[in-house]
Amino acid sequence: MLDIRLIREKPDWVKERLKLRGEDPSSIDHVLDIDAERRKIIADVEQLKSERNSISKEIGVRKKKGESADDLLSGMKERSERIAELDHKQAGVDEKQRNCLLSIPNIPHPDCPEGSSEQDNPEIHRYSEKPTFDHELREHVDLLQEAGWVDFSASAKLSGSGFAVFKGAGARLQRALLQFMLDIHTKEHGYQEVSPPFLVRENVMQGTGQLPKFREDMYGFEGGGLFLAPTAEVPVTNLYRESILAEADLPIRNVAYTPCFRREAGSAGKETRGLIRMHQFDKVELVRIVHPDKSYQALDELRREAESVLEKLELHYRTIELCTGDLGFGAAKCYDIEVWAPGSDLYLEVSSCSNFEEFQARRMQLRFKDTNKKNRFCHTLNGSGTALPRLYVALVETGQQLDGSVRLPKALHEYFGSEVMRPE
RNA sequence: GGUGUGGUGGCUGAGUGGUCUAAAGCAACGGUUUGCUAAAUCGUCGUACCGCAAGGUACCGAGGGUUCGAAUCCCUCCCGCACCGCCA
Repeated sequence: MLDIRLIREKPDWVKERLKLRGEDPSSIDHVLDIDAERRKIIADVEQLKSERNSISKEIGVRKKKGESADDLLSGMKERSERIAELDHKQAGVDEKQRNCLLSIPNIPHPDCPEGSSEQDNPEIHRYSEKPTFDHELREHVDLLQEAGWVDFSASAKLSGSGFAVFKGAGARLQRALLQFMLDIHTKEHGYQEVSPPFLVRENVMQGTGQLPKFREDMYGFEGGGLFLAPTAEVPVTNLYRESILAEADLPIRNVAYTPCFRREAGSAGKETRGLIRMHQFDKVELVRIVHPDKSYQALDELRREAESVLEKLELHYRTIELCTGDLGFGAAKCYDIEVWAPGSDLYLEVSSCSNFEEFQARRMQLRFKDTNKKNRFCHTLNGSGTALPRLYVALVETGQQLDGSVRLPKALHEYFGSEVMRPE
């Protein structure tokens, strides 16, 4: 959420910056209209309240002395009714303004490359090279089904498309990867592991920016008012919502493994085959809550932490920086890490590392007390470290052998319990 | 799910319709003094919004209601705690 004072003071600059990400600037004019109306109401109602308070006080004083206060009572009822009316009106305008602000995206950081689509995202880093093979390559879907590691028809029977049933060594690899990644981040990168609820309240989804704008992408329960979190970012960042931290509490580093639930409506085709785009998938997520002066340094560290997972697994990847037009709703700056899947002939996004600056913190009222005892909003960041199914695809397609087995990188041998995955 | 009980500032905790502009204590911060691992003393000591400012307004779990006036009375809800029931 943007600061209404910033919009009030520099509306043209805000519109200019939002235009770079393809946002219609009329939303800014709209929120300014609401703001003007709101402030007019506040001025009026507070004047009336001030009068009411002082007259009431005088009535109290006179009654205590046993004097009559009838002259003061006249007109008071009317005044109170008028106050109630304006209070009601203000509540409506407040909500209107908040809803409007909640639907305006974050302002891109000045360093963000300008561009209108993913075509304009520059590559900023690349690790190793595409591996070469002396046999024909297969896509993970065929490979996994034939080996008996994943059963897509069973999952279709249970839940429809976009799900998977992992079996035998296929299930064990998944468990090994989760353990492997959590160990890296807790033991080498200093994160505290947390295991949060997967179902969260509506205001929690608002805090990190999924709601109100992306409701149709979420699974939710009308009755209970709870939503299935689409990423651990939601519960883990919101752990600190509505609090004022001490500056000494910063930075906070949390890592969580959770399943993630997304509707992913209307997508199909090569880029969604098999495990690539699912309604339910596992992910290890890194969340940082930091001092505003340190958030860009933290973003670089976070990106390197995510990249290190792929390097330990000996996988080729590239990292791109998102241009203004491709930036996520709440991000001020964002890097995507894409791992190479040779069988599918695709780079797959396995991590998106973002700095939200104050955007989420303002929505969830997450502040810290700085050295001058002033309450300031924290900066929040997150990135996957990493998403499981696509990593799984890259691993299996990279390690595939002619006989249908998969050779695993050294780092996984101990976690998986052997060097090679053999068909069931 | 049932019954009971409670929800007040960073913390403890008073406050039952009218200067509550929320007592007091603790903690914290600043000054003074004596001096040495501290004590005494004075002062400061919540958040947000509106306003150029002076200042004003709101907030005692949340939302409604009664009243000229609500931390205080009424209603609904949420949460904590204790016990009971059910259950992996």
